[in-house]
Amino acid sequence: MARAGLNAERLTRAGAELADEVGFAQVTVSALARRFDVKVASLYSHVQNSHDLKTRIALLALEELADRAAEALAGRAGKDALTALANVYRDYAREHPGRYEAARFPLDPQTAADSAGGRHSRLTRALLRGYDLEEPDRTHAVRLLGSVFHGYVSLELSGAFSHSEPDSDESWARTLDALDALLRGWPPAA
Amino acid sequence: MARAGLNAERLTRAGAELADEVGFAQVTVSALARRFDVKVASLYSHVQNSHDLKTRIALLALEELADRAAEALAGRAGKDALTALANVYRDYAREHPGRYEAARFPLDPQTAADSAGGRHSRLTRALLRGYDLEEPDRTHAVRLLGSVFHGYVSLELSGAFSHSEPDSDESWARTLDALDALLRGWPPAA
DNA sequence: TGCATTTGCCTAACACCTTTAGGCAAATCG
DNA sequence: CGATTTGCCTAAAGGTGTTAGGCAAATGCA
Repeated sequence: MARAGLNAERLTRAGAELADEVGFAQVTVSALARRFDVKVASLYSHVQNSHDLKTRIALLALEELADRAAEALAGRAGKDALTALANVYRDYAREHPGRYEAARFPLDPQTAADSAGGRHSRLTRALLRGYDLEEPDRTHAVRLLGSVFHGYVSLELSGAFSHSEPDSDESWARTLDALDALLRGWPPAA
Repeated sequence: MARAGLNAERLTRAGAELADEVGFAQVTVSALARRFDVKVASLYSHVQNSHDLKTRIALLALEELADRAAEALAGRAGKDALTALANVYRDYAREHPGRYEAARFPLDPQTAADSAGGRHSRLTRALLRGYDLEEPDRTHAVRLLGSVFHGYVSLELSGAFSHSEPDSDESWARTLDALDALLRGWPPAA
């Protein structure tokens, strides 16, 4: 019987594609086995279990996102950098909705520490070099930016902005204007 | 054989409690049947299927949230109102993490239209009465506020802010300061 | 090249979840 | 108080997750 040539990486990539097609929650060991025309049990030589598979997809998504973010920030500063980074998240979520969901998969502390998650916060922190913020305001701003990026993208993806005027693109542009203004004139504690 | 007195509402409430205990994704018809000490098939007289059950829990969460939001905004304006509304979402998510997840369950368009979702945007819009914004900026601001509230709360809930200084409470306070400042001096389009 | 070992996928089996069909007894109504 | 409705049950089928053990293809070594 010919071998299918499975391995953890191919399974992870196929799982990511499957996630983009049918949603991360619908990524299942069975569905993946069907995709490779292989029996379900065969996958268990390559991934420990369903949770392990999902973790691998999550890690893949986090790395792809961090790679894009790093590339987007290279050579940019100020609002230019802010826009570029923000669009990395938004575009990735629209191109790869399943992977974007996967990036939100809860990781156990050790796995999270070894993931590309740290790169994300370092990159956001780097973006703030273009603005005049000292600690701890810099950290507050990192958290605020992360919240807006994630919040906007995830609400938009769920369709929250798609059935009313004005167009979501416009709100996104004005949101970035607003964040830029906010970072340039970061208010003191009330 | 004594009857258990099941009905859709009791199942929905129990499902919401179960969600808070074990996570919305783990809410299952079987688990709910165990909780009522009843056979699984019995639940199918009261809810159509698993998806229907989850939808009902989602609608319950959306209503509870809207009720709290309405109460929080009554008699408040400006930053006072902003803080009150923001804390409604944050506190609800921390008290009822499973219900908060449920509120993000994707609803079909008709169900969404009939849900308390509309109240949420109307309430946020009402909050903006305390600031000087004309359309379409008011809508952009509604979307931005929704993004920050949801984004912050969901990142915090997933533990993103819990393993670093400063304390998340402090970032939350400064985030609200920042939003208030932003709304008071909303920048023109770049 | 030929044999031993490793590796990869398979069958079998069990557990749990979802859903439908049909039955009996409790509750309700005339 | 009998007829009807209602509520929970048993039974059964199909899907997913996971483990154990087997056979054959690939690989490594003499």
